[in-house]
Amino acid sequence: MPDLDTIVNLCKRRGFVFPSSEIYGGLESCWDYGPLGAELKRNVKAAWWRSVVQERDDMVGLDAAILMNPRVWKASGHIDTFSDPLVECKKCHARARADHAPDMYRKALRECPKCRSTKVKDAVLHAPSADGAREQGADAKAAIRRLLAESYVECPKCKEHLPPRCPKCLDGEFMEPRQFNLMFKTFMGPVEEEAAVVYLRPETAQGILVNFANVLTSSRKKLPFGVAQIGKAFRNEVSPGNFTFRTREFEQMEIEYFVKPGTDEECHKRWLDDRLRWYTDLGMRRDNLRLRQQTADERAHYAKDCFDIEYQFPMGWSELEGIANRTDYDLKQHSKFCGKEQSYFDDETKTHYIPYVIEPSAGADRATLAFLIDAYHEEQVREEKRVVLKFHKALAPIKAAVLPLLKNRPEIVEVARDITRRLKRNFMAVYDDTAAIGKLYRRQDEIGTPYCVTVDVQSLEDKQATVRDRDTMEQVRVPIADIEAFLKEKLS
RNA sequence: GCGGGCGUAGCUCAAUGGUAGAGUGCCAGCCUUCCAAGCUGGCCAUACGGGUUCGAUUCCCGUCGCCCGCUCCA
Repeated sequence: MPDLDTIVNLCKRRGFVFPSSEIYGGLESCWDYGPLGAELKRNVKAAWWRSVVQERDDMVGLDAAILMNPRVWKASGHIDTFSDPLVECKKCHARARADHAPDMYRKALRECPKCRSTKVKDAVLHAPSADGAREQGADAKAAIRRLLAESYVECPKCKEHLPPRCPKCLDGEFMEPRQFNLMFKTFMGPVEEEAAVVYLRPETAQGILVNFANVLTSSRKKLPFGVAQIGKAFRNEVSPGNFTFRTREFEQMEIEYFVKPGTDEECHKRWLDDRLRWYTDLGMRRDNLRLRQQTADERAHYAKDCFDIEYQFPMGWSELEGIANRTDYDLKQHSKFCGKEQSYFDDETKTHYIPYVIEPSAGADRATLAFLIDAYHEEQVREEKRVVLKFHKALAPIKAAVLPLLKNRPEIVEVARDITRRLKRNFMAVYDDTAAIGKLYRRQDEIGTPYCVTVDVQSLEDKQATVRDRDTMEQVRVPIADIEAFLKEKLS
């Protein structure tokens, strides 16, 4: 596996990804897709759309606005709970989730600071209930403060009440907890009035959920059915990083799949299979993928069950896609907040009910990065290192390059340019004559072009050209008149 | 946001309180009959802003960005 720096260098050098606004020193966690990166990401998104919309009868697409009525985020819970209350140690400056800190302290404790008993692993944490903290908005902060003030670990031996301290140095007290709301705020209209505050959506999902009724009536779909959407989302992450893996502006590929309650668990399983297979069908190595069930405390409060599809990135196993069973939580919330029941009328049972929602939520940038890393290969060819991106044909930014073996022969150049023109009508193709043939091949290898077409002197006689395969480097002669059809066949 | 490290050409890396070098890449020309050939010429850099100094890429401060850790997620 290449290290991340190798990938970052290649991306910069060949025009896959550049640092955003680089001439001004860049902007933290923001990246621009260059000419090849734009093609690659487009292909990833197109493959996803094809798989989850075009080829299915039970799915339709949607493209909702990034800016939405702020009440959406009140209903979804994002305004109140999409935040991490953090505390920081006054001594060692370690930080921890405020609501996890007391228990982290209990687990980290080796001996009682009072009686020196080492049996503290049996210690019990006494804490006021924090259940209300997540749902009650403004009260959440007070609840956290109460949690930190009132909870204590009781030493099993001397019964001393130990107030929670820093789980890292086991000594420092905490600073005042701070709330980070992860939503980007902006202002609708030219005047920055509080009344005009709107948010950049932190997930595309709500755009689908609030359109449930619209899609239902206009598409005449029956349960079970789903809605797919690709779009930008924004989160003020505490710590972005690892190249395009965690950025504050990112693109999601999300599905909300509506099902009859009771059928949700089986449907959830089917989506796990379908989504995992999507990655492997596009050439991602199965060994670099795994499915991991989230533990109860990892899951969002509304989720009944959730799995992560993880990829083995250079920095470790990390999430590509989360597939959650969101139950009827969202549609119920919107029913409550908008005053209109977001329900479905079931013709068979003649009953109204609020559907359950299975949500496969993938990161377009993460998928693009994973496909790039997975495609990266270094090989030894004649004592030289060959760098080749073995992209699936559907993902390769450029499908074919046309190369004249000799550029000082106008007849050859003319034939090659003519082939290029014809290929461009069908897919991304390029012409290149700026180096010797060996270097031209290596260039195309490094950007993952599956086929090179080489025109030589003999081509003028026999009207054939050489088609060279990226992965095997094998060559076949193909009549020039057939090249368009030949490559279309190969690439389909 | 906190702690630590770092920032020299498109990329990889040298050097220096006093003219910033190499490899590679890229461009042009010559040459070249299939896997990073050769020759000639050319292009490109001390992240940004301020300070100290006769003089700063080097020393100091700030900003921005990157990397590692804490934390979090698509």
